[in-house]
Amino acid sequence: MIEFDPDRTVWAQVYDLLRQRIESGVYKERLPLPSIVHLEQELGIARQTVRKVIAKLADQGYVNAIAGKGTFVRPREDWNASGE
Amino acid sequence: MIEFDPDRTVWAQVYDLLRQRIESGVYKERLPLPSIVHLEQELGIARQTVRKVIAKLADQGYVNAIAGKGTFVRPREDWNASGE
DNA sequence: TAAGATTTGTTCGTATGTATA
DNA sequence: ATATACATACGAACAAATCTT
Repeated sequence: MIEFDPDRTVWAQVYDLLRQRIESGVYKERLPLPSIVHLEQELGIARQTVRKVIAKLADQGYVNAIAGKGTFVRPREDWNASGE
Repeated sequence: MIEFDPDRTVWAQVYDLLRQRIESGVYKERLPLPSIVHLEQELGIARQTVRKVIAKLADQGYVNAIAGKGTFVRPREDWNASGE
């Protein structure tokens, strides 16, 4: 389980965590992230909060969610690291 | 169709219903339950809710789900009726 | 061998209600 | 009132195992 900073929102902290895992290669390009259910349990947070994070990661070009299949890490050139 | 008590969760009520059917012999030992799709339609509830109930029944030793075959009622001595 | 149907298993998507700050 | 967060529940698509034709 993870300890969250009570002074920041959970979703912002999870966003940073998952972005780091992508950028550092823990989650590899073109492969799926752990499922939403898995992340819920690993992080001890609600489904909607996980989805909020994934929506933002998708918006930033990090991942691509496909219904019924999974959420895949997009190739590095699609990432939009800075606020660009 | 079944009328659910709005003050209890659907899955808890369906769990009680199916457990009763098993314990009373409506669903017989070593034989398969109606399929998930059948239960969805009979009870008018979502697939995931049925699956949540079956997962709990399996956890309590009442049934054994086998992919591609069905969900079978386990012999009585395997049941874990009380909180034991 | 191949194709199709049935069944359980897994996944993302959406909506509602509740509680809290 | 708004944003955050959790729990429940429904919807839809995809996949794999099993069985039959």
